[in-house]
Amino acid sequence: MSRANFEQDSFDVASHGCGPAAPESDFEKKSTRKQVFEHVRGHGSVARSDIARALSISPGAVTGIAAELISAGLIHEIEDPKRETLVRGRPRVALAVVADRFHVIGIHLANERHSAILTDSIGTVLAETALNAHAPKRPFAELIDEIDLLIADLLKVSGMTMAQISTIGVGLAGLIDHMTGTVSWSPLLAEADVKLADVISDHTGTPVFIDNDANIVTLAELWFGGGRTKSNYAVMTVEHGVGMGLVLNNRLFRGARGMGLELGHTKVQIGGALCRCGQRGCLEAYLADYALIKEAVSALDLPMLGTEKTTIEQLAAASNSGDEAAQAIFDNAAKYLVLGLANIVQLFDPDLIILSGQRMRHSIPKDVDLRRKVDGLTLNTSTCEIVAHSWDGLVWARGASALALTAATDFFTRESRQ
Amino acid sequence: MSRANFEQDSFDVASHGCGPAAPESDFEKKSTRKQVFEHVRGHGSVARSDIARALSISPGAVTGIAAELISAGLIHEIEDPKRETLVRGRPRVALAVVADRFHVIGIHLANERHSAILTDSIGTVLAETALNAHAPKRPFAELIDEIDLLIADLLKVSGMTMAQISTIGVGLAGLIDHMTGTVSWSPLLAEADVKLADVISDHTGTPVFIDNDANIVTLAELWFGGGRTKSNYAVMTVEHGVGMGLVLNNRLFRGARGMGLELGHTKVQIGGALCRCGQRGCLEAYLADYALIKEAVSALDLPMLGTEKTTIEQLAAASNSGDEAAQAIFDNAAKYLVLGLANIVQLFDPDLIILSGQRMRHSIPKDVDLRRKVDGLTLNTSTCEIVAHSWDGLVWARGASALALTAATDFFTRESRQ
DNA sequence: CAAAATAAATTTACCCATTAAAGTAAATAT
DNA sequence: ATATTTACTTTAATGGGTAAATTTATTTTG
Repeated sequence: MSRANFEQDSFDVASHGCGPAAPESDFEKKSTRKQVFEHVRGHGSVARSDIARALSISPGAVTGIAAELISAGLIHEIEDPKRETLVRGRPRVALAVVADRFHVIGIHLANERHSAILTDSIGTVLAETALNAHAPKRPFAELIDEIDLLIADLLKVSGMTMAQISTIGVGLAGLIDHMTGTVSWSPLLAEADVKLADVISDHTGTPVFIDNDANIVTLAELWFGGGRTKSNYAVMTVEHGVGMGLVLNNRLFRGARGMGLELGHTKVQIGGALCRCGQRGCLEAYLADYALIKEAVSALDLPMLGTEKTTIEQLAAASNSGDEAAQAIFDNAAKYLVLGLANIVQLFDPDLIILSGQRMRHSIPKDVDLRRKVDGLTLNTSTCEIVAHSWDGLVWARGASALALTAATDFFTRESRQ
Repeated sequence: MSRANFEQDSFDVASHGCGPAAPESDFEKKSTRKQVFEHVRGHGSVARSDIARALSISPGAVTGIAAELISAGLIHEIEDPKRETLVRGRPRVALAVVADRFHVIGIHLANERHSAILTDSIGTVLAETALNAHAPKRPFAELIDEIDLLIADLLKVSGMTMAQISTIGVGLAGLIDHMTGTVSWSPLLAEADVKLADVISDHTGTPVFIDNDANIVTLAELWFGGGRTKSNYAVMTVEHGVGMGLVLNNRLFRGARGMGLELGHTKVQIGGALCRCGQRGCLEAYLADYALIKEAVSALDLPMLGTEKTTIEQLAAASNSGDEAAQAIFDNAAKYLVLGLANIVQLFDPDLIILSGQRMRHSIPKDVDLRRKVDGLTLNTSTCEIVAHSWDGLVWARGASALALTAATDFFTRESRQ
């Protein structure tokens, strides 16, 4: 333990310098070309003059870059739908991303049901599929077989070939290192430390990018949902487990070393309830579906027949029809939901928290009530909006496709330069 | 194969686009000039060729930029202390920051004792001073008087005038918005929402930058301490309250909107102990000095005579000499310390956590034990180093001076360009 | 000791993304 | 028809950089 007083620590500034010794890293200064492409994609259709204004670059530069992107087949001129004929001057020419320039696949692997979509360059879903999964833990070879089935179905429905797919995005629960494409641990996999991205990539011959399920929900919000217009927001997911995702400055934040944001396993009670991770007092152990079911099974004698999802629905139904035990279970979970939200506010101070998960549909307090309760547990002066968003089952695949689209965009906007 | 109600959420991608709608912001792409200056400062003395290699820019560029910085009086050539005469070739010419190019003042305002230092451009302390403070809450006009005394003393000792001071950095406890220079709330101030930076700046005629005490300790580590060589680390402070600071990518992270990282007020127990913030279950209420003293006063009949600091020292002495009640108090606090550390690891996944605070000197478990206990509460595969660092009382002023140095650097490296 | 080797720093010519400003195009208003 | 307005394009200039030749200062070698 470095127990030292200041004198010892105050090294010779003159010879060793002061201030951060490591450079602030290469913030991969995004090329203007990529900025233009992303602006067009982010707005559907925009005129060159708008791009120049929005990105603070000269109209001349936009002309040049647009020409490059057009010749690379990435964007094209379209009839401007927003055309106002009451305005004089040369009419604006809208630019839009070429929808079928490339295609990607997004896959979500889950305990009970996998899902996958195939989209074009602008995110239009061309095919979707799903596959019931039962094995709780399987060797990765089996998971590859399941992925094969999903991909084969998508290709069949869309009439495409694997060669036409530029990238694949995969989301799954567990401890995932997005940068290295490694699954350190997952409830789906029998093995630990599987280089899943490489494995799938070698198998399919297409670049593969993986991330955990909380991050892909967050990406889904960033690309297609309510997060598109917010710069800083958090997503809290309550499903089988409890997860969170964070967007800072319009960019997914993955923690310092890519393994952070494990909200579900932050401790909210010393020596508290036992979590499936083996530790005690995790937020998840009070809030996640599996925790509620555990309580329900013992308190209500609910038969554990159906899937987790249907059991939760049964419990919600019981609660709504006045069952006090069921209500108590949900009430308690709601307390911990508020606690989780409050901790997110205290630590990250986002503009917005998006609550995601099937359960958000029926069993949480009303929005306004939730906000009031969270305010009662935080001392922030800035206010944070809280909304619940219950997507359908495709969110996950949607988010995974965003992962793939990001990578494909990187590739093609680099590619198009000579 | 399910075609669910995705349609609801899937807006018309073709007309509204997909992907983040807001641009990823101007990552104030740091000018090469500033990068060079900061590299020189961060390394004490470096040759031009080293700068070129370190920053991946051409030697020619370094020559030009160095010439500009030299003519602006910011850096100069010095006799290279690292000169190896056994190497042939033209000898390297070391560059170093000109120590007396500008001067800054760093001030820490605290409950019991203010402190302040005056440093030169390379952070050498030219004068230090302190002032006992007693009023728990005072109107800001009184605080200005106290600041005046501190500054007057620094100027007298160093023989400088206010006109020679480029910037002033101020750190104090409370909810501080660094960007706007506003103190939303502070235990030192009677008023809320004081634009303290502006007030002091108007009063002194010098630009003033403020931040909360956890952030300035973190800056002290980044500029002068163990954080200099780490890119991602957290600092947890346990003093009167509990705070934390976070450095991501060699840069102080202040939360999405500048008010986050309130670790002390994250909830760790529903309906738990009452915190001074008025809410229940805050980490602080189990771990901070004031919380321990509250327990000590009722359990040990400790007379609450001296300062908080001396009371804690009495308690530690009692614990060390076998007093079971005192030991129980520290043991319980240690549990919550571990919990706080575990939650930091789960959420931020830093390389390193630096524990800061007087108490770290005597009353926490040994390092190795602490690490083991934190590991027992986290599921991360990556390991996070944990060290305790008990600076002397100047840390705070040191960190405040780093705040001032950052601002002065910004100013002068911009200034120097024609 | 002169010449060769080596390394640091500088100079030079060039590159390239971008801008400013002039020029062109296509519409509406008068 | 002509003026006006706005969108887009073209052009020359610029500024921040690079690559490579050159100069400088030193050590090693014959």
